[in-house]
Amino acid sequence: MPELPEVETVARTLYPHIRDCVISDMRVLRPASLHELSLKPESAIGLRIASTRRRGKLLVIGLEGGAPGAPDSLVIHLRMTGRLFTREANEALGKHTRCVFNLALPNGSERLLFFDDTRAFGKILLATPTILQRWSFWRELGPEPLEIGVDTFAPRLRGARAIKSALLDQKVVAGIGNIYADEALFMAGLAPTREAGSLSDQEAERLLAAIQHILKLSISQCGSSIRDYRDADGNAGAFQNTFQAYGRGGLPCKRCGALLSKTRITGRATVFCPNCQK
DNA sequence: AGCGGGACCTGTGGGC
DNA sequence: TGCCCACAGGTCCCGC
Repeated sequence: MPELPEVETVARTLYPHIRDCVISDMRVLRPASLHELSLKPESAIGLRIASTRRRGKLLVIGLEGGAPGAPDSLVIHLRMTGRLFTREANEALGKHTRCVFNLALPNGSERLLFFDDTRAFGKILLATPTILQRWSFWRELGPEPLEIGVDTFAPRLRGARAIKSALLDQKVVAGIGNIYADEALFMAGLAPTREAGSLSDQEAERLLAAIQHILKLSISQCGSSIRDYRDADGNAGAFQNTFQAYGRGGLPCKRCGALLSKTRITGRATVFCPNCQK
């Protein structure tokens, strides 16, 4: 489900609901949803939620007020179907609720923060900086695509693998998934099968510009909702209405009218225009 | 090195 | 209506 724009939207919409709340309880209903490197749920009790941010596809909730050794972040990977939202204190747990936090608001009232995840691929991690450094996925995460220039981007595109595979590799750049890889390659006019290392400087520049344009545009529309994704207020995104390539295999290209091709690259459904993308 | 395939899970939609 | 199959926004692991 959520790629960079969706996680960014969750971070933004969740913050007003949980800011300055103190965690009074944390229940993990599905043990496998807790990351293997995570500190125990009890270690979160008494900590205050100070911030929400995004790193790649990870949501990072900043925690303050702990003793030395206590977690200072709650890192959540929503994977395909994870959702975060708050509810009244008496709300019943859902069929797919994997973790729930009791939050004490600054005004003394109580609220629940739910982590629901139908497919249960998502993970939650109570971490210290030391723990994060031990997590290879975090340690090796590539740069933020909205914060780099072509001088950083171009050298990271190496080798004979398909450019689409490179974009999906979170070590190359963090936050791009199947939707935005297809959309950016379409906008840049580059075939997804092109060897990553074969792009000219000009093509790499075009691709980065397309990535940044598409990601910003999607963020401005609160992300894409195919099926499951909702922001913290329960709202769907709107960017799916703007798709040029993703999910449009066999339909006419919006630029040239040729029928879009559908194939698989690295196991992922891939749609592109054989006429516009070279 | 990188690819294909399978695993991890549950649900949905299409075809018959 | 019901069954079976394919497929889904992500990552990881294995064998080649």
